[in-house]
Amino acid sequence: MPATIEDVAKLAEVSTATVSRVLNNHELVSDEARQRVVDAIRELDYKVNLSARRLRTNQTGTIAVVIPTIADPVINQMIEAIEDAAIAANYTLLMCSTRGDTEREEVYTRLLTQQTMVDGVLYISPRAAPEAVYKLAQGDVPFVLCNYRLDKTKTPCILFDHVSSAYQTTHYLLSLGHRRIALLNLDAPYYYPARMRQEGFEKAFTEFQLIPDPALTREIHRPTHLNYDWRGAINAMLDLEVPPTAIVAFNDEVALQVYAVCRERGLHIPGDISVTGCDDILSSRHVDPPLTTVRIPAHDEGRLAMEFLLKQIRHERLTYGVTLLLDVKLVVRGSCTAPNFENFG
Amino acid sequence: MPATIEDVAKLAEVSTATVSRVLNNHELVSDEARQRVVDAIRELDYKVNLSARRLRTNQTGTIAVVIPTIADPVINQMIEAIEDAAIAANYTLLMCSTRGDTEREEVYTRLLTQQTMVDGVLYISPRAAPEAVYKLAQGDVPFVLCNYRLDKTKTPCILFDHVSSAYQTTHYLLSLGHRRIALLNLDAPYYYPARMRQEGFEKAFTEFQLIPDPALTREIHRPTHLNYDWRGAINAMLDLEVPPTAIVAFNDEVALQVYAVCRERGLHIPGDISVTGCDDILSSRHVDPPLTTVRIPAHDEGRLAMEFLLKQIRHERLTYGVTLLLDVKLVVRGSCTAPNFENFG
DNA sequence: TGTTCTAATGTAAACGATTACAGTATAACA
DNA sequence: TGTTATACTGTAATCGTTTACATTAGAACA
Repeated sequence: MPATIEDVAKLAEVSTATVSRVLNNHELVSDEARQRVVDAIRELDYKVNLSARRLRTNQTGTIAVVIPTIADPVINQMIEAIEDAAIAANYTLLMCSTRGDTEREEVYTRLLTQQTMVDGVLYISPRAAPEAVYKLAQGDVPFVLCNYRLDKTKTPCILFDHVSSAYQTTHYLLSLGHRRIALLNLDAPYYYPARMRQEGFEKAFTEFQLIPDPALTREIHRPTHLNYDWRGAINAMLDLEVPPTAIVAFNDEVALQVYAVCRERGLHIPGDISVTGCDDILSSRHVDPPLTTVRIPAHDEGRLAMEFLLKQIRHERLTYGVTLLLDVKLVVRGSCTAPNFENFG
Repeated sequence: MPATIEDVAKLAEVSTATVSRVLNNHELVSDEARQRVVDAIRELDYKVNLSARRLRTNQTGTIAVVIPTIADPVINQMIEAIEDAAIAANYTLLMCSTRGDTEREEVYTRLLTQQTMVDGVLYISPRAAPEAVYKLAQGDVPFVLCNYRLDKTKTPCILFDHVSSAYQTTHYLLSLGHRRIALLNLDAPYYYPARMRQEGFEKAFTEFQLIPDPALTREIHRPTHLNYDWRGAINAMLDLEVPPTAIVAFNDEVALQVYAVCRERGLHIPGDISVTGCDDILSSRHVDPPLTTVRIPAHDEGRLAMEFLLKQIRHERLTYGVTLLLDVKLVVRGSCTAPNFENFG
């Protein structure tokens, strides 16, 4: 049987109250008593029983992070920032990855709404908000939503400005002289950032007083857990009678798939076709040619999300009901150039 | 104030014991009473208070997963398997990523050894076992170690057989006729699987009654959190007076860096130089040429680690003190061919 | 009718901390 | 010397469950 606070109290010849005061760094303990307690703790190898403390204080020191998948560089970055912030604030992280599975979402929602499971929930969900999100947002556990917007509620939301990301890449390509620009997107109604990208894409065209060719916008529908058929979409695009001279890819990984398909078809980037990505993952710098992409502040998003959550937990309500849009920045590298009109119609 | 079991008991006109029995699916409750309790729970939106339950039962339903980093495909796969197993067994996951930071290791060790923080710890540590590992292994929290071996203790360990992985790739290259084969490895004394690879590499040479040229073995030393200078090592290798005709890369990501460097230098794979990887990550299939690599059962390792841990938690001591070596399998694709002696001396 | 058995339920004691409140000793001061 | 303030310490209630044990009611049986 491990030692309890009572054992420590006995050995140190003080009351449990004094031991507790030492444990929690309260002021009013004499140096002499404190020393005896510290010695007794070491002697008995006493460890506080967290369940008892939690029951008494009604706090868990734990925060849940709900993510769609762990195998994603942007989410990885966010989690790193979240963990840093958690450690700094003396919190611990409960990991819940749903992998787009409704059943798992339900399981986790049920768990997280139990009393004293966690002090707060950080939900990263670029997908259309599932039931689970609404349930949690309305529950009494502090809650912050990332990568999705929940209007008409007081739920704090943080998003990357993907209207801007698509706008910037598209605008850049239009400036280079491209007109037949393809957009490789995810299912917009289903996937929130995809909707934003669509909007940014169109906005850039509008600014040039142009209208994008609908045949050049391709959406991948309701994928199950990262198994998208991008290659099919890319090939279909290049098979068009008048193929695009540039492709705005959903993100860097998709852009790299464009690279692969182009290589197979003997197309040269950027000579034959220009490509842009999004996210600025590590390898986008090292591919040939280096990928022109958009840098998103994943680390900041994680940090800020945690900040929001902690404020809620501490009842500093200042930031409540906020939607925060994070700036993104075009990174020009070598995957785009002016269109070569000899190649294509 | 949220409802307690007592509120439910009152509303259902039964005792708290009966409510508890319903909550925990005990047999001896009449259908009639059960129904009243269920109704009362719904009526009051009652949620069990986990801290109280944990205090009483002395169980947390939580398992800690300690990892060096979250941004690694193999670890991602393992975690997915671990989470699946955890959900199936009604456990929840506490995430602790150390990122090779000793201070963080200490923080987490201190946290995890507190009473009723977690029911068990799953430690994934390919690095030389830090103090933290020993402390936890000897503590009284059930413990399983992955990717490292702890001899002379009863700690269950699970590892990929990287002696075999290096052996298989090297043997394959030797069979193709290569003799100047380079090994791009991590710091062996420091990084356990690197030691195993070294051994497998040499074993293959021995079998061919050959001795590897020490100039062709390159170790990257004590990296801080994934910031390895592989490109430097690769270039140094290719700058040798008599460069290698084949490279056994530490893993697929390193192999892909070899691809990049070779492309820059105008070297053709496999014509000018053969390359092998390890881990069989997703993109190794889609690069050009497809990478010859070794498939490791990351998913199985995660599942088994969890199995070991649960057995310990349930005091089924059968598997205690086991070291498990998981088989790996060479996957031949297009990145290797017989050496071209016209190119190199 | 009395006895025994069984199923269902209730009573109350834990589990191990925190903390409001009460108490005590000493110092300071008049 | 008595009063009061100060600094420390202790007592005991409390958090919300689970569960060993006691109790009750009814059925079965002699």
